[in-house]
Parts: sequence; structure tokens; C-alpha cells
Amino acid sequence: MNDVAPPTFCPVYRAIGVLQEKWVLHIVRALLGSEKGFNELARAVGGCNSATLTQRLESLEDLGIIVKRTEDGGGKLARSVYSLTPAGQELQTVIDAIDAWARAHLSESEPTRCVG
Amino acid sequence: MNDVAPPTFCPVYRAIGVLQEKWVLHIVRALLGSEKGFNELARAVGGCNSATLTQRLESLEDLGIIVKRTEDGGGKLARSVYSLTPAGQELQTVIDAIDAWARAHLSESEPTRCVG
DNA sequence: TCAACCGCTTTAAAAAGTCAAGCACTCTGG
DNA sequence: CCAGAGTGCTTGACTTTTTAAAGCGGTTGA
Repeated sequence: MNDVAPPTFCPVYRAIGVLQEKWVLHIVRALLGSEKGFNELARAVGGCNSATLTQRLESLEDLGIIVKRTEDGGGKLARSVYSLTPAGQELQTVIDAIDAWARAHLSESEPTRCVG
Repeated sequence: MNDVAPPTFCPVYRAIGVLQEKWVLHIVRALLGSEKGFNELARAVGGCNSATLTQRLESLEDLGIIVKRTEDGGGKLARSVYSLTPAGQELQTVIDAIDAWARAHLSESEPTRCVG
């Protein structure tokens, strides 16, 4: 009846809350390679639709994980470029950990047609 | 016109797909401390409802990340106990990476009322 | 001019998650 | 003995999130 107060309310909890949002890790991973434009990023992520992507990009920017830069490519056409902040780049360690785990435990019984 | 085939279709991609499901990382984190019963786990995770929890637990078991053991506590009352498989325990590295990142980049401007 | 790219936004529908209640059962305390 | 609280879930209705598909204003290239 008496609800127990959230037992552990630390940064980790918040971080998990951020990173488990759909597409977030994919976005970060795509951006770790190189900065990208909107559609370019959408293609790299693979499967995320523009509405969701826009939203994720906004909240990730609010969190200081990515930056949006609008570059006036010489003349008219303004291109938006998304890239990781230093904080975002440090998520590399997280991706690496996932990568290592995945190779060790996920590549066994699955199709895993890993191109490249 | 020609749709590009999924560029990277590797274990990592799958792993991210698994780990970004809502509550999954919380569940793993809770279970890293010690094995737990259903309601106990629900409380440790904090905020996940039973329907979702049941579902996550099932898929995590299918993936070989957790095991469900039904122990006949001496007499009648059968208690379900969930614990991590070796594969699941190795997610510790992922949680650690998130933890480290969170402490470095998430504890700055936020309330972060970390009890304990 | 027309088709194809850019970066998005909109709208409606589908999928996912949540709340609250309840079931069947056991164990504890007055 | 029997209410009350605990166990592990399931169910159904409701809300939130994600989705596909289309579209818009603009540019570039054939």
C-alpha cells in the first residue's frame, strides 16, 4: 500500500532512461562515424521515420549529446548537419561495450548476416 | 528509387534493438545485484507495470539473458525467481559504461537527488 | 520542365505501454 | 477463523509513442 520511494535515483537511472529511447543508440552510433545531414542520418540509422527522428534529435540536442549546425552550403541550399558533442562522443564506450557483448553472445544462433 | 539495403546488419544492431526496449536495462541492472522474484523485481525496477514486465521477462528469457526458476519454497507457495545467465551477467560491462558516462555527463545541471 | 534530392511537418492509424482491477493461492496476526 | 497482506501473474480499457505516407518549399541536374 505504502508505495516504496524509488530506491536508486541516480544518474545511471536517468541515463538508462535516455539511452533506451527508441533509435537513440542507433543515432549515436551512426553519428560516431561522422556527422550527417538529416536524410543521410535517417538512412544510416535504417528504419526510423522522419517524425520520430526529428523528435529524438531535438531531445538529444537538449541533453547536450548532439549539436545541430545549419550550414549555408556556399549559396542558397541550407543543409542541417548533426554531430556529437564531446559528451556524445564519450558514448563510444557504451557502444563499444554493447558491441563486445553482442559479438560474444548474440552471433551464435541467429542469422546474423553481417555485411562488411 | 533503388532502396539501399540495410547498410550495417551486425550483432551490434540487434543488440541495440534488444537493449533499447523499455525497461530492459533497468531489469538487467536490478538483477545484477541479486536474483529476484516478480514483485520484488518490479519494485526494484521502479515504475514498470506487471504486464510489460511479464513480456520483457519472456523475451529476455528467449534471448538467453535471464532464467526463470520456479522454486517450491519448502512446501506449497511456488515462488518464481529471475536471475541472469552468464550472458546476462556480462551486460555488467554495458551498465558500467553507462554508469561512468552518466556520472561524467549527466550529474551536472540536473536535480539528481541520488538517494544512497 | 520534370524528376529527384534536401530538410523537415502533418495526419491518421497501428503498436506499445500503462493503469487498475482481479484471480488463485499462502502465510500472518488478532 | 478470517481479514489483510503477500506471492505471481492475467485481463481489458485507456493513453502514449511510433509508424507510414503524403506533402511542402526550395535546389539542382538533365
